[in-house]
Amino acid sequence: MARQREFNVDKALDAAMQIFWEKGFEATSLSDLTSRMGIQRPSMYSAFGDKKELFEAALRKYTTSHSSNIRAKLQNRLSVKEGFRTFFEGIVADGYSDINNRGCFCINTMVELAPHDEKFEILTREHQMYLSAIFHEAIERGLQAGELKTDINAKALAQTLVVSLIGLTVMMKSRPERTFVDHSVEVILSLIK
Amino acid sequence: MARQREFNVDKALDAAMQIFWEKGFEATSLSDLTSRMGIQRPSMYSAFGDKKELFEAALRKYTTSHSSNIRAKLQNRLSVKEGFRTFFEGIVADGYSDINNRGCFCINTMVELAPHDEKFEILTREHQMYLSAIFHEAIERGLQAGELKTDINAKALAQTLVVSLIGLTVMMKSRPERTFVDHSVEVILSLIK
DNA sequence: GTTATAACATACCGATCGGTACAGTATTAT
DNA sequence: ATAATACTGTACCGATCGGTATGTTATAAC
Repeated sequence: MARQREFNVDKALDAAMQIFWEKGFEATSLSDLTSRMGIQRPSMYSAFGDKKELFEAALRKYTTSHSSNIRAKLQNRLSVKEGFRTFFEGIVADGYSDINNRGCFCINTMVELAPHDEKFEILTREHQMYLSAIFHEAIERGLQAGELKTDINAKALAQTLVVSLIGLTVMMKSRPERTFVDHSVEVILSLIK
Repeated sequence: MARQREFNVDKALDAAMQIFWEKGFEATSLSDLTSRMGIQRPSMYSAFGDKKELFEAALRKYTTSHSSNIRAKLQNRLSVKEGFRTFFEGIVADGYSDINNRGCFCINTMVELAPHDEKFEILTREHQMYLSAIFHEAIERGLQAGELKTDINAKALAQTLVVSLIGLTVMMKSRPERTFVDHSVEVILSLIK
């Protein structure tokens, strides 16, 4: 009954996600957004609401995709241990290769917005809980297959791995020497036995 | 030969540190700063330079104080293990009690500025290296006193504890359930044996 | 007391911020 | 064809941004 949208909403949201991920909420301006999304302001406002709503939509898109990526990475391995090793070593490799050093969008948001906005406190917490559940699941799989025989409670181990993942991801932002993070990864992985 | 300063530079810097710590670099305005520092803009500019130089001075003040606090906390204990336990449990307790949830100023800066400003990449990295050295020192003390007999390389263990500390501090920003972090702390501390 | 100097307070700068009013245009139901 | 509707582009809004010019005031050297 009216004119149809000329841009692809999902592609525009993806572009917004990229720039918010790279620069954070405050440092990203509406001009940054509209130029990268390839649309005008009124289009952005009508499709997504204000800047914060757009940010939230971008973060939700990120966490959804991030979760399923991690689940896939841990499931595609025959060995659970090997899955975790490849995953953690990938975090380090990505940290050195990404010029923009974006890290994890959710972790960035946890630091920038969670303390000042309850919505993002909840959203980021729930994502970490979800990652913990994915890790827990992988560990249980290893236990039932007889690959793992840890004396540590599986759930506690999963939670510790989430904490370690956060620490490693944030540490990469300062581009530490390789040995530092390589050693850390080895010690963290040694928990999984 | 000229008029003397009416404000205390160190107190003003401390006030700047508090607000940068709480709100970050971008979200803190010059009006926020001058009102909290109790001085006018030209005084701020003449004493500290521009906003970023003030931020850097505030961060340096923080890291210096932070390092010596941590060293003191780890040294004031008879047992090295107990020192680490008290320290990590304190991080959790502080995370729940601090209404503003400021976390660690250096970690916040690592996330917000290190990827876009080499000066802060270096500054934050060096602080983490320094913390690692403090941890390493404590571990060596435990080893030489016969309290610790870890099979893990002492330096690697220290580095892992820094990564864990970062992860825990950031995790607290999302105010997770107590069991989550309590379990994590237990597993982390179990590395120190 | 005079003069040089630097900190003080006010008031302002251009630029940019997030957000929107409005006019023009394309699409669909009638 | 016409009317209703919703998207597009331009141009603008007041507010605030980081930063500074300027005139006044206090101090120290002489």
